[in-house]
Amino acid sequence: MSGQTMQSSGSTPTLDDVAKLAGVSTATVSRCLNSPDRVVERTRLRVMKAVDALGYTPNFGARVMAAKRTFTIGAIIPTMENAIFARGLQAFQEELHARGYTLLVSSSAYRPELEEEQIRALVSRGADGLLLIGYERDPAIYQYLERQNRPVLIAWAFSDAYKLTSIGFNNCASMYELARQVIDFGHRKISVISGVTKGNDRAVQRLKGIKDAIADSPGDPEIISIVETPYEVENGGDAFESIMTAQNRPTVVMCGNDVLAAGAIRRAMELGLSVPRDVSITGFDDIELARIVTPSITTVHVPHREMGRRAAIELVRMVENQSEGESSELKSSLRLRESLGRPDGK
Amino acid sequence: MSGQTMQSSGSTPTLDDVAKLAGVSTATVSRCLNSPDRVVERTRLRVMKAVDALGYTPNFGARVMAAKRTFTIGAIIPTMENAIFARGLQAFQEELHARGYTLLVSSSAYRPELEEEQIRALVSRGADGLLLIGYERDPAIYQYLERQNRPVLIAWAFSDAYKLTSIGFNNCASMYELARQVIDFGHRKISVISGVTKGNDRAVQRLKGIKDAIADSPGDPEIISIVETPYEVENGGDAFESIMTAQNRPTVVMCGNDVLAAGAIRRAMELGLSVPRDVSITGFDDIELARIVTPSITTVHVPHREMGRRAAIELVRMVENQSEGESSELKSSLRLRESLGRPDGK
DNA sequence: TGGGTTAATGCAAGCCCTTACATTTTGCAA
DNA sequence: TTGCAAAATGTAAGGGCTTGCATTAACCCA
Repeated sequence: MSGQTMQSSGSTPTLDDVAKLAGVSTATVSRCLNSPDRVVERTRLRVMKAVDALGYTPNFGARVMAAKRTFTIGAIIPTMENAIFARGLQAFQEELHARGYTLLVSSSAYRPELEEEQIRALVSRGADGLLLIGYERDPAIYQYLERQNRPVLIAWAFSDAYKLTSIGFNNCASMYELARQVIDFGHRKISVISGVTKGNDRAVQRLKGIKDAIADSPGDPEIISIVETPYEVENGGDAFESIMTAQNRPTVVMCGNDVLAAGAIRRAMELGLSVPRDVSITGFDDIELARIVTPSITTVHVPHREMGRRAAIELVRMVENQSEGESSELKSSLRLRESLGRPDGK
Repeated sequence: MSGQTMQSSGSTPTLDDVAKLAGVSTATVSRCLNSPDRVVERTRLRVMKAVDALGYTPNFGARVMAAKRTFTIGAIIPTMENAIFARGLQAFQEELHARGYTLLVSSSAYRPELEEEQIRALVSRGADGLLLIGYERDPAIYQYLERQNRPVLIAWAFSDAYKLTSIGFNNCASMYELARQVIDFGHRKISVISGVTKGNDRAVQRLKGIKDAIADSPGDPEIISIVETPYEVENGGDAFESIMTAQNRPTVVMCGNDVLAAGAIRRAMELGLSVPRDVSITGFDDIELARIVTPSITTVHVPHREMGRRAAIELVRMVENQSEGESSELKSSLRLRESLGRPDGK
């Protein structure tokens, strides 16, 4: 038996089988599949017929090995359990799919060390590029990715303070705008339920936005309390309760996101407090939930789908060396709904 | 230059580099990594030191090709945009991770033809096994998977009518139980907002559960209307409105899931209807939303996490040929909350 | 019709692991 | 010590695809 490849029978067809059936070389078959314009129409048709006849599907491992690319993009999000990232990620996925890439998602549960582990796992699985949420993480990780030559795109945040490529919005400025609105409504005593700020630049920026707005506003508004807690409905409720049972009550509770706000609203009802008559509540993100709960939540709308789409487009460009990485900032906007009113009744 | 492999310099290290540095063969290095017990301790230590020194990571493509396995499990869920599958999938992922597998997720948007495409994509990407939601799909797909020798596990449903391996719950029986409860509360005029039943056995079964319960109950309860609509909040609201503006009004609206129920509740408020005083509303799934909205939703609790975990365990066993596929049925349970009351006031 | 250019196709060298089988080393009983 | 079985390690053969380069076919203009 010489070095010839045998006609494989019974098992899954290979490029070779297709080539033989179509009467061309394997190179041509490969080209038909990957760069059809480098092959003459008549040949392509013949090859495709053979592909169909055999039900041929390229072997992923072999392709990865030969092409030195996996056509896989990894994404690590803090959580899959609530809807914060769902919409954006869905758009990200759709756009990747359209470009022939597959998305690999894992979640870090907002824990930096877990995120690091996931990053390494995705890299060793051959992710051609990575989508990460927010900037703040151990510089060693960025170095590692640099050395491994894996492009990274940051989403859900945008800041000039980092030289990383990112597609997102300015958390600080967005929250600033909302806080100005709140103050304009007449609120002077403000409490804040923030997400955990440690290792989370977005939470930090949102908090900063509120503080900046207060510093910039006339009428001496003040923050009378800040509670920091993980982004979970129940925590939002607990924080709200502790704030409202304290001596000095605020007229508005600004929450770090809609999930916390929803928890606060629910708890308000259970405590017999009317929102916004007795106290106003605001959120951030504008997830679907914000429109469902009663009262609906005044919040900052983030263009999730747009962000996901653009992130996919740019990351693929980076992976394919068509771009060095071009950041872009998206605009958020306010959504005034029922949960924000004027202090002291209407 | 002979057939020798050159010391690769500058680029990512390979097995060969590690082998050379440790003074062993590539086979030994491979064994250290994959079956450490087949190697003597002293060697293993030496090899691991070399691995660390070089920062070696196995090349995924090559490994896949040589091992003929990808250690990847694919899952196709109808939607990522709401929380219905999030919790279960998260648990599924965690459990897979613990077993050295990676999860590849895509969503079909409840469209069978898209699901089929996704299945093929996952298979060609080398998914060792697949998790699918519900039973109903073109038999050709099952044949295809059979031929490709990829184990499949069905989740979120359980029925004796199919011989497929599944880990889930009986949608019909679960909804039956809820409907009995509703009837016990005194309701006789029932409307239903069902998910789209075409190609969705779970929606079919839930609807059947209600019908069966009505047939089995004394007091002549009846279904006065059924609206079928995709599982989206807005649709739930629209359906609810059409039901409540009709001549013959129900005293309870049973929804196919919590998302529809939440939409119905929100719309009720907008229409000035009090729930449950004017009309009761029920859901299904017990997603987080069910406890957040006001009034909170009476629903069927599904053990999502448990289902995800068990599915991962069993599917891995199937992939590794330790099991032919063993189904198991999980029990759901009722969650009586505020949205269900007695007809005519209290 | 011939010569030159370009487009289309073929050839064959990797890509980097895993694993069956061959070989060497080790451990232990006699 | 010797001999033998078992354990440890080495050898080398793929595995299926992509792609640089070589070759052949097609085309065009003079």
